Amino acid sequence: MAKPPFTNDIRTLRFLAGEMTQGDLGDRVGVTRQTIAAIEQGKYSPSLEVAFRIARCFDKPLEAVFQWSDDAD
Amino acid sequence: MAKPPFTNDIRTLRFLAGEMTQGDLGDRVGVTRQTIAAIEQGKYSPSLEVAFRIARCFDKPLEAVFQWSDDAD
DNA sequence: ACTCTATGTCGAATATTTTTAACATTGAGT
DNA sequence: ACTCAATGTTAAAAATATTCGACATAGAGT
Repeated sequence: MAKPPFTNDIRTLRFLAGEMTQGDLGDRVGVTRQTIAAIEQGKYSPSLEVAFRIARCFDKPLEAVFQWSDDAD
Repeated sequence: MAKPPFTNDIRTLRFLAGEMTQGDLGDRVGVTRQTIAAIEQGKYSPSLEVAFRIARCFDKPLEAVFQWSDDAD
């Protein structure tokens, strides 16, 4: 289960969005708090659908939440 | 296996990118041609990593390739 | 010290994506 | 008519994401 080649700003965005907890975000996205925790820590690559839903919770474009960071192509 | 709440322009982008075939794109992305075909037809929601790699093949931001289209939320 | 909430983590179960191999169709070129 | 490349499709297996339940820790407030 290799770590994904991108980083994310979920943790920061949660706090900027008024101390939103992992559980809150999970509820709004429709996944569990464990899933949010794992994605936040880059443990795996979420589905595009979940990624979209997270971005929409913050009213941000996808790429404001997830940033590609692979050196290779 | 519900269809994902977004559309994509992969087919168009392939042709704009010089008649790139599903197989070519699959090779560049690192997945099989069947996977490209399934994503192109909206059969399921790819991983964020695959979505990013596809977008990068076309030098486009993710949201130029995949467009959220859910009425709910 | 106690309690609560938020978070980290883990193992096992379930769901979804991706692969592989195979066969069918269509259109272009010869 | 034949061939070949591109695509559609399908079933089964493999890989990966997600859930669920549980337990641990750290910090804030009382």
